[in-house]
Amino acid sequence: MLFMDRKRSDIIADDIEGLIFDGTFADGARLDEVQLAERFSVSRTPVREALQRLALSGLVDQIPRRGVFVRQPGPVELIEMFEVMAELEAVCARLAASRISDDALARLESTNARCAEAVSANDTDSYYHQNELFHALIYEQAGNGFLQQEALRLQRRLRPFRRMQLRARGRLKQSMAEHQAVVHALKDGDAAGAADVMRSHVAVQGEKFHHLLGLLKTGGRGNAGGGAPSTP
Amino acid sequence: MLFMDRKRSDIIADDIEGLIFDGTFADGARLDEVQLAERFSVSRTPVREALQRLALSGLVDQIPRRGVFVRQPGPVELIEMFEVMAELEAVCARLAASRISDDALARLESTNARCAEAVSANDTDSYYHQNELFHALIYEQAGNGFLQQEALRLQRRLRPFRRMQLRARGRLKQSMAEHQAVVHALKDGDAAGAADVMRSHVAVQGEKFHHLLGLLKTGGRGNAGGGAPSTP
DNA sequence: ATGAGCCGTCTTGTATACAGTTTGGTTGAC
DNA sequence: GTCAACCAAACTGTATACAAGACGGCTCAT
Repeated sequence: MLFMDRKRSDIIADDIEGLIFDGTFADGARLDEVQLAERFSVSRTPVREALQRLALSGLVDQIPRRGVFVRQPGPVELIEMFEVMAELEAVCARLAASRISDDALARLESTNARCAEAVSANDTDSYYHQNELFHALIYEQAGNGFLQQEALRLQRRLRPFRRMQLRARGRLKQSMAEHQAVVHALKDGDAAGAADVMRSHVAVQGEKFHHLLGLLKTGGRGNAGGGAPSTP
Repeated sequence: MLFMDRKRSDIIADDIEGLIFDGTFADGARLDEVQLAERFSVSRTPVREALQRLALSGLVDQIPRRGVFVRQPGPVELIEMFEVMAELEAVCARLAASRISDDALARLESTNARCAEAVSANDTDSYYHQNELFHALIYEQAGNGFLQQEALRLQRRLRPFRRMQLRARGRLKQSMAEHQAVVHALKDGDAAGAADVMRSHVAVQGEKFHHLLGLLKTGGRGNAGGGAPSTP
C-alpha cells in the first residue's frame, strides 16, 4: 500500500485544507478524526498527523482532549494579516530595488503584460494567477531566501481572501496601474518608492476586503463568490 | 497514564528542542525515533508527533522514509533571518510609535532600567532576559496581534544565536544606548526614526554574529554552546 | 580483485488495540 | 418540576503490531 514519494498525511493535510477553503467545513466546525479517516480510507494516524500540521499553520484550533475545530480568522485578524503582508511585501520591494536582475525585470514586465491581457478579457482567474506570480517574483528578487519563504507562506494563507476581494469592480485596472508603478520604481532602483507603492498596493487589498466584509454583514449577502460591490 | 493538561508530545517537542539548542544533538545528527522513545520512556507515537512539530518549525529536516535530521541554519540563512527580524522589529517600532500607551512607555523605561542594572553587574543572563522583554513589549504595542505572534516566533527561533552574540565585549552598553534611542523616538511619536533605530539595532546583532562566526571558523574553536553550523 | 545485483535487516509509515477523559443523557432526590 | 450526581458512550491520546522502503553487506560474475 505504500508506493509514493509523498506521505499520506501530507496529501491529507492539503485535502483538508482545501475542504476548509471551499467551505465544506465551516468556521467552528469540529473535525472528527474517525470521520476523516473513513472519508480518506485511511486509519486515524495519518489524519492526526495532518490535523497537527494544520493546527501549527493556524488553520485549526487543537484543544487538548476536546478535538480540533476550524478556525477562520475573524475580521480583526484578517486586517492584521493584511497589514503584515503589506509590510513584508514592502520590505521585499525595498530590497529587490537594489538586488533585482535585468532578467527578472523583464520577466516582471512580461507577467504584467499577461495581467493586462487578463484585464482586457476580464478574466479574473487568469489575472489572479499572474498577480500571484508577479508578487512571488519580487519575493524571489529580494535576495533573501528566508524572507521569500515567509512571504510565500503568508501569501498562501491569505489566498482565499484575496481571491474574494479581487472581484470588486474596477479593482483590476487599479491593481495593474500599481503593478506598473512598482516596476518603474524597481527599474529606477528607488528603494523607498518601491516599498511605499508596494505597501499601499497590498494594504488597499486589506481595506477593500474590510469594506467588503462590512457590506456582507449589513447586506446579509451569504456567499462571497457572487456579489461584487462597486468601488468606493 | 494520562493525567496531564498538556500532551506528552508537546513536552517532548520542547525537550528535543532544548537538546538541539544545548548541543546534545549536533547539526546533521539523525534523530532516531526508537532511541528518543526509550529516552523519554514513551512509545514512538508521541515522539513522531513531536518531530513533526519541529520539522514544521524548521528546526529539523524530515526526509520521507529516511528519517529526521537536525538542521541548524547555515551562516547565510542566519544572516537572512536576522535581516528579516530587523525588518519585522522595525515595522513593530514604526506602528508602536503611534499606538503605544503611556503605561507601556513607563514599562519600557523600567525594563530599560533593569537592563542598566544588569549591565552594571555585568550580568549577561539578566540582561538577556530583560532585553527580550523590552522587545516583546514593543511587539505588543504595535497593536497587531498577528505581527506580535510572528515576531515572537522569530525571536524564539533566533534565541540561541542572539545569546551567543551578546557575549561580544562592549556590546551590552551599546545595546543599552540603542534601546534608549528607541524609547526616545517612541516618546516623540517619531515613527520613521523609531523604525530606523530599531532596524539597525537588530541588524547589528546579525552582523556581529556574522563576525563572530568568522572568528570561530578561522580560530577553529569547537562549540560555543549554541550549536555551531558546520557546512554551508 | 573489483563491481554490480540481490537479499536481509533496520527504520519509517500505517493500522489496530487499549486507556483514560470528557460529555451528554438519564435517573434519583429535594 | 428542577437540579445534581452518576453512568455510559464516544472520542482523544498512547502503545503495540504490521507493512513496505532504504541501506548495507554479501555473493557472484567478469
